[in-house]
Amino acid sequence: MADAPATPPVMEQIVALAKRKGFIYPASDIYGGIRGFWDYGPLGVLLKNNIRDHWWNWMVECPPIGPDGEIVDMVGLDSAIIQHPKTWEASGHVAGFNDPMVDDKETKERFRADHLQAIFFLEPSPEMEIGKSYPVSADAPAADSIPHATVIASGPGEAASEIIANKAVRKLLGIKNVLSNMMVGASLGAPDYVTLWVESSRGNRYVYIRNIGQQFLAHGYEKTPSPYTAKAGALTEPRAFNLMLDTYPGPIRDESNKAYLRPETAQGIFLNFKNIVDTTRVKVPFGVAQIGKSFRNEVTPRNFIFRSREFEQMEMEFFCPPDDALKWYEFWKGERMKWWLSLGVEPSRLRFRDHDADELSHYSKATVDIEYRYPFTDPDYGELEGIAHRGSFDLTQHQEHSKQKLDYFDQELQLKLKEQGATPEEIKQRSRYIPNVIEPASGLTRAVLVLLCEAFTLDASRPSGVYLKFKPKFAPVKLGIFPLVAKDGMPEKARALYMELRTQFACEFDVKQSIGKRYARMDEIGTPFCVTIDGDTMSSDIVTIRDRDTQEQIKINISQVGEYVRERLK
RNA sequence: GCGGGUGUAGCUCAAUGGCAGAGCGCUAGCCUUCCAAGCUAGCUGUUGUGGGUUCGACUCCCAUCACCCGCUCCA
Repeated sequence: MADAPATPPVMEQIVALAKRKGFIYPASDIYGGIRGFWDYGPLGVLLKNNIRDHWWNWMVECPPIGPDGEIVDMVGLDSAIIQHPKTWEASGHVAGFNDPMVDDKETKERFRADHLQAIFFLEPSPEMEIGKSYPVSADAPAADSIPHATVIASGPGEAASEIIANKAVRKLLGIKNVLSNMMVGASLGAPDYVTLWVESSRGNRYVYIRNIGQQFLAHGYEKTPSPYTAKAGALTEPRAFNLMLDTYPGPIRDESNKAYLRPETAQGIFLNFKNIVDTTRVKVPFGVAQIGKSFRNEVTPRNFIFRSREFEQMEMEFFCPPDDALKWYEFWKGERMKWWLSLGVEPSRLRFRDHDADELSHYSKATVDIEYRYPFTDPDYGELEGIAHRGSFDLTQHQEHSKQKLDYFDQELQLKLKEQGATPEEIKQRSRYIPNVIEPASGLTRAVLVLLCEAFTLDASRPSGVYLKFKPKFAPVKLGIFPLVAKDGMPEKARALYMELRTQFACEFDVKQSIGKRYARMDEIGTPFCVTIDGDTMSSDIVTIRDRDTQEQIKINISQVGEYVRERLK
C-alpha cells in the first residue's frame, strides 16, 4: 500500500471501490445525493462495527492499565442526540459555533472576522529609519484607512520563521527571501505588530501584519483593508454561520422550541456526570465512554467521509483530580496512539501534532491531535483524533448554567492529606474539587476512512488489480468458502462447512463461476482467507486455504479450518 | 457560501444538433480440478434534475443538484 501513488486518483479509486463493492454509498443516491451525508452499505457497516467494537472493548470492557499500574474505572453511556438547548450555551457551542465571517467582494475569499490577517505593501527605501512612520500602500483606499507603519526595529528574528511557516502567506506572496523583519505600528491599530519584509517572486517587497482582525474590526468593516488586496471597503459585513444543525421538537415550530443536534457526544457525558457518580461506584479518576452520531453544519463537506455533516464519534471523558491531569493527559496520549497502531495502521503514516496556543479551543489547556497521512493530504497529514486537556471547563460551565453542584468529594485524597498532616482547612478545601477532564475524541467514520485508505493496495499482477489488506480482525468478511468446481459433491461439502462456520464469524459461500473469479472478488473486499473444497477433500478431508496477501495456499484438515481462522482474528 | 472543473448502464468510456453504443460487470445455464478462461441466453439508461432554443438536444442556452480542486471551516 505504501507503493500506491498518493495522488487524488488513488482517492477516487477508493471512493469508486467503496461504492462498487457496497462499503459506502452517497446518501440519497437515487435523488442525486445530499451533500455531506453518506450511507454505509452491507460491507461498510460490518467494517465500521468491527472498528467500533474494538474501541469499545479496548476502552470500556478492558481498559488499559493506568500509569502507576492501577485499574482504570471505565463505564459506558449512550446519551440522547438532542439535549436541552442550554447544554450548548454552557458548552460554548452556541457562541463558538457562530463564527462571524466576512467575504471579500472582489477576490471572493472568505475569512473569519476575528482571524483576519492583512498583508500590506511597503516599498522599502534606503531612507527608512527606525522610529519613523511610513504609509503602507494600498491600491485605492479611503485616506483614513491607510495604516502608517512605524519602524521600531529591524533585523532577523523568530517571527520570520513563524510567518514563513504560514502556508497561505507563503503561497500568496511567493516568498523567496526574508530580507528583515521589523516591529512596526499602524495608525489604526495597536503599536506592536510583527511585520516582515520579504522579497517575493512577484518582485515586490511586502510588509505582513498579523492578526489585525480585532483591532481593525473595531474601526468598522468598511474601513478594514482586505487581507489580500489591502483595499478598504471590499469586505462585507460580518455574518454568522451557525455550525450546529437545529430542529424543533414538539408540535409547534417556534424559536422557543429550538434544539440542536449534538455537534459532539462529549456533552452528554458531562450532563450525566452527577448521575454516574451517584448511581455507580466509580471513583475519581474514572472515564465515561460513548460512541454515537454527531452533526455539524460544515461549510464545506469534503474528501469523501473525512468531513461530513453527520458523522460518528468515539469519545471518552476521563475525570481526574486537577493535580493529576497532566499525568493522565500524557497517559491517554500514549494509549490512544497504541490503539490506532492496533488497527494495523502503518506507523509512519501516523503522527502527533500539538496544538499551538492560539489554536487551542476555548476550553482546552492542551490538545494534541493524532494525524494520519491521507491520500488527499499527502505529504501532509490530516486529523484523526484529538486528545484534549479540558481542565474543569465543562463541569464548571454546566454547574453554573444548571445551578447543580457538579463537584466531587475525594475521600482518598482527604485521607492522604490527613496522613501528610495537612491542616483541617486545607483538607476541606482540597478534597472537594471539580474534576479535570482529559478527552480522547476520535472519529469512527474517520477510522473507517483510514482503514480503507490503509488497506487499499494496487497489485497489477492479480486479476482484480487491487485488494484490500485489512487486518483480519477488521475485515468485513473473514472467510470465503468455495467448492473448486460445482460438481462431484463438492458444493454440498462446502455448504456443510459454511453452515458450521457461519455461526462463528462472517463467511461467504460461493459456487458460481471459476475459482479465480471468486478469489478476485474476495480480494476486492478484503477477505483475508478462502477455503477451497477439492478432490482431496472428497477423498481425505484435506482443504486448501488461500491467503489474501501472499496468495499462497496451504493444506489442512477440514476440521481445523475454524481454528485456523479464529487464531488469525486475534 | 465563493471561484474553477466534472456529470451518458453497477464500473471505464464512446456517440458532427439526426435511431444511445462498446468493453468490463451482473444474472441463468453449460463447461471447468486453483487465481476475473470459454460457450449460450439474458440484465442495466427518463444521458444528474428541471426548464428553454430547435422540425429534432447527450450535444447549444438558463437554472438547480451532486462530486472533484482551491478558499473557509473542522472530529
